[in-house]
Amino acid sequence: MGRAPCCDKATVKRGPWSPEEDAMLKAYIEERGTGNNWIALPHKIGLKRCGKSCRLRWLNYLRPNIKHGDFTPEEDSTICKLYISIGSRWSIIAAQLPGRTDNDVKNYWNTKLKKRLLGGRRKDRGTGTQQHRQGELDGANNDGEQQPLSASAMERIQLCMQLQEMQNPLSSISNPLHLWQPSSHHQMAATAHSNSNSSRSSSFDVTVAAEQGQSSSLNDQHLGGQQQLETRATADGLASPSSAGNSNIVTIEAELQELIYSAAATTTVTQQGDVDWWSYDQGKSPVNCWDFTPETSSVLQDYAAEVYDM
DNA sequence: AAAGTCCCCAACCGCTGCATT
DNA sequence: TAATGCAGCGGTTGGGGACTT
Repeated sequence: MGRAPCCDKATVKRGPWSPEEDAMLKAYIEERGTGNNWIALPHKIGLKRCGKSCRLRWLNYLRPNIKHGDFTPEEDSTICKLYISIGSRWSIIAAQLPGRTDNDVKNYWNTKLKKRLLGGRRKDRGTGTQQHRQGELDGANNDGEQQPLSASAMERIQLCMQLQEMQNPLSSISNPLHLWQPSSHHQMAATAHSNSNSSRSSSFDVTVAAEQGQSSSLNDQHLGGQQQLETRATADGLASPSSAGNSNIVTIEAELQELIYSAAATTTVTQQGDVDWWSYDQGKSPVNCWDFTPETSSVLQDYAAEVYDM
């Protein structure tokens, strides 16, 4: 039996909210709260709206202390760094930006920030068709031996390079990102803890480890150790090495993922709630997500040079 | 001034995880 | 344990304003 729809789509109103509807919803919630039941809320208020729509309207627009308008450079920096670290987990990213909603952050990233940072497009290198080239990049075969690099993973790799370049004072001169300085507030727990051992670090330490930590709390029974790490990394679009590949890109991917796995295996991040999102298990190696070791940096540089015009 | 195109963002859609029964 | 219902999340869409031709 399928799930019953949350509302009757034939009778609920859709589309933009009127000022009157906003006022009714705002007044009711401010006086009585949501009652932890969004589905029932519109009926109580007398709104012909779906409960989900009410919830979205309240959270993204009517809720107190919502910040509208331009994002600050500090907010830009935070979004960028967190996107590299954890990907498109907009609710977590937004939680680090007081007054911003996940929808806001998502829209801002997709429409402005991403274009500003990743504005350059991969060019057709002229050897073969673009489709062929894309197929090579994606590991496009049907034997299941190699997973494609997701758009998110590619973006994050490129952003890593941007930040790495930013960290290098010599190269940052020509980089418009040089105005971004790491913000002490937004370096999360990563910079609050110094590296406690000699494990390698890369942005992906936090990426994979964060995902491992979060999924650990949810799925400890299902997967464990390296198997889980590999599952998470592959699901995120980070390719497993292909035994059949001969191209440089495959070699670089293999090197990159080896770095990712070796670092992730020694690092854990756990999610502990709104105030302290990130804390590290004792005995593990916290890392700064933009603190690359020379070998990591070298591999990333090679990779980016291969894939992008960098 | 009109038509076409681009861009932004509010809102919707569908999925997932959790709580409850 | 399975079924159900809900909140929450990320991806996507489409209306409309801004910009270009």
